[in-house]
Amino acid sequence: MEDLKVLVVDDESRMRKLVKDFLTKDGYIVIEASDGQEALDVFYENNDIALIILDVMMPRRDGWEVCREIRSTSKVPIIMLTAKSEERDELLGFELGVDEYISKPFSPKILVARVSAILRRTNQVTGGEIMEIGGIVLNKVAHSVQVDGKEIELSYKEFELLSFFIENKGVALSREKILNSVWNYDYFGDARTIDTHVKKLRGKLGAKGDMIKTIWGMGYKFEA
Amino acid sequence: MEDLKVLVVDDESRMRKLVKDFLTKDGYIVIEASDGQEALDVFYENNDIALIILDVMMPRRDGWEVCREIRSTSKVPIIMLTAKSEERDELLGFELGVDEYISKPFSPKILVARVSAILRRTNQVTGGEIMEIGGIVLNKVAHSVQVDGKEIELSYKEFELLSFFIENKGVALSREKILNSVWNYDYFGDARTIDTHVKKLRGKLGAKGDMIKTIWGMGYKFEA
DNA sequence: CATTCATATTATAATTTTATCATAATTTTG
DNA sequence: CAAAATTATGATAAAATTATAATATGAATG
Repeated sequence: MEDLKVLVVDDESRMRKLVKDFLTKDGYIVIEASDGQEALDVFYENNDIALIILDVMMPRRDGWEVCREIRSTSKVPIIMLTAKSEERDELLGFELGVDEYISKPFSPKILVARVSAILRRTNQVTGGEIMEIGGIVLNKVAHSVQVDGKEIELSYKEFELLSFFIENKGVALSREKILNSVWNYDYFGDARTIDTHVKKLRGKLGAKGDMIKTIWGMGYKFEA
Repeated sequence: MEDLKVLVVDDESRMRKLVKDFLTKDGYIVIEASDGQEALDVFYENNDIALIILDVMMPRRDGWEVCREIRSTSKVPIIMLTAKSEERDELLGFELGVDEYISKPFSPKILVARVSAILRRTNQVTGGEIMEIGGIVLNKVAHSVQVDGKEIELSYKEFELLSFFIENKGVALSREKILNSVWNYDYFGDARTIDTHVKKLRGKLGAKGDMIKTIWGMGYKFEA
């Protein structure tokens, strides 16, 4: 779970070494690439890169190109390094799905802090899986649920169901969809069983029970 | 579902207004607070703040304090605004769980871009199939409809009918066509039933109800 | 092996939606 | 303008769907 891999892409070996040293000290595993093409190759070879630090100016394929390419298949966090902080570039970056934007010269400490912050945020680090919405705190690892700070007891299925609802908050879910996700896809029982579970869940959630809305003729929806 | 609330906290009203204007233009709902204490109050009153923009220097309680306090109960994204980019501050910020760190003076465009980026990242945005026309926002994924920002309740058929109308805006639709699309093709009931649904739909749409025009001797047409 | 608990099933009650119909209002046409 | 055709409206009946409660099943536990 720890020992996350960070891919550092820069054509200057001095810069790669600098970043690598700091990240390694912080417990990350650093993989290097010296240009855009190599970056893509390395990224697709390893399927467990947790984050990419990408220099904009590079031979062969520049940072934007690499970013666009990767974004077409992956949501891996990307930090862009740029020489001068040009607003135009930065805006372009956000459109491309860059997560962070750091201009040179930067403090290595800041860089490491941002890397940690992003990984924490994207729940790649341990302990992560905690979801909160409207006073309901759901901890997937601990398999526990709190409502307004008070722990409530849910059965396995109830927990799964609530997780699914919260993960898909705001989305109208048909019974079929719910069955296929919360139950096994090969479950051929009665979809009415969902109703029963929803009822129990609503009951246990108390006043917050009506965050689970009924969508008539369609299914259910969880909403804050 | 859309219309995310952003809480802007700054003691300078000029700054709040600046940020508010830009965010509002981008479709966000902005709530203001002029100091740390007020920020906490507002945050706990509303349970659906999607993101907080926090100035560091403030009377009563400063940004760090507010951040720490909120982080003890919530994972809501926080963007910190600071006068000068001091590395020490920034590091402290990341430890406290700040998501983003922007130093003044900043470009409002960048600010908005970062807000969008964070919300996209934290999956607060729907992204899905949203249609908008003349103040009516129809979200197929959420199965919800808003009229001038206010949610209205539609039954299943009403929703289907409105979707069909909007998808075919500007097109004159015969009852037969409507029946075949919104109802099952094998429905052999009375076409007059459409009239009833149109009537109800118009009622629920309020003043915007007359976007559904009657085409005499032919059917209906939806028009902005 | 009995007990307990979670889950599934079933039946019934309650609710909501949808369709139908009669009548009123409106528009078109001659 | 009057008659005919069409649509709007409102009330009611029918149908569909969901909520609820009670019961059955089955797996886990001691």
